[in-house]
Amino acid sequence: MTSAREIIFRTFFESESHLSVEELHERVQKVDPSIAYSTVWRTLKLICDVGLGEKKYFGDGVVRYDRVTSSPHGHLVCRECGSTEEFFSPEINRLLQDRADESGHLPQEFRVEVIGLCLQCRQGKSQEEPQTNLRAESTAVDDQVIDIRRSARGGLKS
Amino acid sequence: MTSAREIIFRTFFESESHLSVEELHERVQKVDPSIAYSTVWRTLKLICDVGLGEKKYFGDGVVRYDRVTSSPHGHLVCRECGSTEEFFSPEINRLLQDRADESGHLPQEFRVEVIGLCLQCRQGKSQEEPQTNLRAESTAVDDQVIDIRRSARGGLKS
DNA sequence: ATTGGAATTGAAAACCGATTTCAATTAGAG
DNA sequence: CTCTAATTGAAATCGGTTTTCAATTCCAAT
Ligand SMILES: [Mn+2]
Ligand SMILES: [Mn+2]
Ligand SMILES: [Zn+2]
Ligand SMILES: [Zn+2]
Repeated sequence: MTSAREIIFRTFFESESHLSVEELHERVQKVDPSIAYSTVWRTLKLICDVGLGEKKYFGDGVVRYDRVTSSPHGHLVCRECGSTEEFFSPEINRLLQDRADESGHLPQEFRVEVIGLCLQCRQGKSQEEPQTNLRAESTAVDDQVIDIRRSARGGLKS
Repeated sequence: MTSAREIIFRTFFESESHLSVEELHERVQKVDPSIAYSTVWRTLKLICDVGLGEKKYFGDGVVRYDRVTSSPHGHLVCRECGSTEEFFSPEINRLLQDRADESGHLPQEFRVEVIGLCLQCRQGKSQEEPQTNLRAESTAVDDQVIDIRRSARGGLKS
């Protein structure tokens, strides 16, 4: 146990969750500016290896680390501002467990994320950003090929 | 509509889902070896932009692409062999929608993954790979710090 | 308190998939 | 057929992640 680890542990467990390596490194440096990014990365790996942390991929290209301080939970993630809200649903956990059992799958981790816009970020962009119909029925493949040809004409915006 | 796109579209929509850019590129090259990786990547982006595909992050560091041919669904992912099994649960979708509403969150995408070991991969490594207790209650932070100090002594194996 | 080997660290380089750049090619409207 | 805009292949770039390695620190045994 070194002083660097002491600081990194404390900072990690006392911060809100879902920090990236860089974000945690920033906070750690406020306590001891000499601590390197790679040490933070390695310590985070250690924390995960011993089962006290878990990598999270929210899809913004950055790995985030969640404390494993509580029962499995889901996240409401905002595409716009990156904020995350945690929620707990034993109901969902039970359904997932049951479904895994059904296939003989041994679950080690649940990932439940709702990606979209938080309440704040919805204000101002209500009309042009219509909600995906998440309960939609399937579409035939051939229709899709036709669709995409039509859509493609609009061009690829970078 | 170019011949490259024609081939990439067909190959994508006729393949099983969850292919990475590289995997799709391999298959596309069997039809026309002159098609470049970057074109496959761009076409996949196009497919997502028009709403017929969706990026997936199963946690192995590679982006995969899922067809949006059906209602939102979850995945049983195997850490060992990388296989994925899809499952549909209107029940879970409804719970997620309700939870999002509760926070004023506008959902655009649901991600529901169960990461673990598939039936095949469980054979042979049953004892040493104990199931995480996914219904566990929370642990106090101070206990964890003690825990990790003890665990850390074992060393970081990498 | 000293010491010697093992573990850890900081800095920098390597890695690697994702994304962009750009000159050449191709599609397709007129 | 001609012209222009869109698309392409190849290569470069980007940015976060992971590894490397010499120097430093830890700590258990003297
Ligand atoms: Mn969380
Ligand atoms: Mn799928
Ligand atoms: Zn937001
Ligand atoms: Zn497997």
